[in-house]
Amino acid sequence: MSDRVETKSKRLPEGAAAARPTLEDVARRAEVSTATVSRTFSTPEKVRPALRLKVQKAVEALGYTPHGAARALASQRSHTIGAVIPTLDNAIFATVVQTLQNELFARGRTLLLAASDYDPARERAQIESLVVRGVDGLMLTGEARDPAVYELLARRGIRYASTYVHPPDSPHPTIGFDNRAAMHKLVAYLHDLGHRAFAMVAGIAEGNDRASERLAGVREALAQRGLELAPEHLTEQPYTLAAGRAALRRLMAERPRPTAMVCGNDVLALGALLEAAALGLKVPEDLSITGFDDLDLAKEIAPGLTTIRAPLEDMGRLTADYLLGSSPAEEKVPHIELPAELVVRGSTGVPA
Amino acid sequence: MSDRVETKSKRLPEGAAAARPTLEDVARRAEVSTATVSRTFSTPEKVRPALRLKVQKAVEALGYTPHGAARALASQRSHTIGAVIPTLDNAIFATVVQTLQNELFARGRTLLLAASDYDPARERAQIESLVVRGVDGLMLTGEARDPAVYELLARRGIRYASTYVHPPDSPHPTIGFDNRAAMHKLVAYLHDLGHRAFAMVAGIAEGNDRASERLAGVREALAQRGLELAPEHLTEQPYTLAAGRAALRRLMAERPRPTAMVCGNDVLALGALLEAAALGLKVPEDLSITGFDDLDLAKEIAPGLTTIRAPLEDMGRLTADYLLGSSPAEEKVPHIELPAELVVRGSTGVPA
DNA sequence: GCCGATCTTGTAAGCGCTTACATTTAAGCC
DNA sequence: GGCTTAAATGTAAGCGCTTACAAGATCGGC
Repeated sequence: MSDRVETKSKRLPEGAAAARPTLEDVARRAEVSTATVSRTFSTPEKVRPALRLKVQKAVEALGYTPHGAARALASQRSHTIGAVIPTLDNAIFATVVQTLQNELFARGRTLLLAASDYDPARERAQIESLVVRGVDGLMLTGEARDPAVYELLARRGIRYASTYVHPPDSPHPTIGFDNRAAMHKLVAYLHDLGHRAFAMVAGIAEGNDRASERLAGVREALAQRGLELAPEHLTEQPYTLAAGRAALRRLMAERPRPTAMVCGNDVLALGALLEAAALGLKVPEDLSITGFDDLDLAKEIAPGLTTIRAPLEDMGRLTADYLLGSSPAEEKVPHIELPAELVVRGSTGVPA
Repeated sequence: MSDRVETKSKRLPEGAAAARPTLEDVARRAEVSTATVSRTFSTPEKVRPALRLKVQKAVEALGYTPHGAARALASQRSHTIGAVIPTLDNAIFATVVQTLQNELFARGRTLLLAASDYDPARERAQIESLVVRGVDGLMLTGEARDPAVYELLARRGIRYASTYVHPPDSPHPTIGFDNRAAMHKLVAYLHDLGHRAFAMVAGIAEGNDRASERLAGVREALAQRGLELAPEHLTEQPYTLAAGRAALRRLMAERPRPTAMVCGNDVLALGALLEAAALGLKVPEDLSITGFDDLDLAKEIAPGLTTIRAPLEDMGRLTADYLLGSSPAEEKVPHIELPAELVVRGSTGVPA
């Protein structure tokens, strides 16, 4: 009683992966042309309600789902956006990517996500892979990368945005905040409190312009005040709790001790805070500690962590807007600066 | 001097998005057929070295990159694997996804990642979207979901695996650990220490079989020992620090007070630990607290958090292996159980 | 040096969809 | 009602690649 519904090259009565129905099957069943079925999906308002209904019925009866690759090939658009971030294991990327994804999803796009683990070579390979997959747009983290990558993107006409940064005069579209200025502000605040002996635990700068900008911000602010970072008071560390702990321990062995420890991000700062507690050091009396990112934990831990907060959701949203935007040809390259605000909590105070 | 290299429909001398080169352009330039070029990519050993070289030169000269959608359409394989996880904002998913991605990448596959934010409807929509995109395989989190989803997957012949769980006799392929048994073990350990008054802060169980299994494990272990969870000692909370804090505060207002607080995951437990410190409660003397997941912080915080650790990297690796595996037709549905071990630290002890 | 087996390469038919263009149908207007 | 004009469908040509299959080249073995 259902033997002649399908007209194509199938006979498998039931089981064994019955060939998936195609647009043509739907068209045949609904007694319309494939063009009409296609339009029912992409521009329903151009199809009379009566036909539209027939098509929808056929779609359901057959359990039809479109074939993304075929669609992408024919329309030359994949409805897919790529994003490459350094790591999944950090809430500040999670927040942005989650927002981005929600925005994309709401507009029928799919997110292809890759994590480079802070490795420039891997990042490049992943970008290339995403390009081959035909992403319509690409969210990048930071701006520092091989020019060849940007050439590829230009050649293929793929729209992209560098996020988490706001470099002064970049030729690339950027949506982010000024890491250097934020750190500058933080150091100014510490200086105002009376701190003169600074130490910094920076992130690994190679291929990470956020990390290097943050360090530059510290240096800049200190220089303006006639101070500088002693070599023994500067260290580059991966963003881990353990590195933060170790850095604090090492620093506390120095004489004279710094009174303020500026960390490249909250994870390092949290590690430092934990180690300080373990060592019986009083924060902020003995040492002020600062972070960057304002993770959830920053406000929950005792003492609360003084840090920098950027509007991550906005960044995700604006990136989605830009990447999906229609902007005719030669629109200006955007450089959207988002505010990064100083959040003062208990981990900083007047030096003893 | 470079005017007649291209033979197709292009003339734009330089700028303006010169149409990207196709396989055919490469073939023409290398003076071979498109088939040969295609083979040079997919089965180089079938092409004589001399030709292979010519092709490679042409590829470079033209800056050719393959067109993923066309390839997927012609070959009926997308070389793409999808993964749907509840949230990006949790290291336990980050670890698995990162491992999975590395494995896939090494084998030329791309990962499409979606986060459902613990919303079953959204999860379903995302799975469907990934299916439309033509993923060759799918990593799912947990097993609880609308049967229609599994039907779709079966109809389309897409291989999938439910991870983070190990249900007794599931019809689905699973790669994970036994949440219930792990919690059971934890409670047994607490009982052995002398605890009799238990409280639990579970995760939100709806659509989350990991959370409900963990709760079931607690109940099961208690029942075996003639105990049970008083209704006022059980609460379901989202996985946030704030919820953990609030739960502890509420619990400590109860009389009699529980002596052991079992949390659905480490985030809740960390929140509880923080609040205990804020309240001046001594852990573990006044209260033992346990988590689940063994986040980095669990061993760094003071006191260290007693928790459960699962081999996440293995899970990612095995999932990649399975999803990419060749398994001829009716191979047995795998049910891989990974060990989840109890990690005892300072947050648990003999009750006062 | 000839013949069949074995390798290489080329030819060309799709993969499932979108969309310009042609054609048909409905809608207005006097 | 007969005309023009606009709206709704259908026709069919690709999108860029893979891959049966056919054809040509190569190589031993005798």
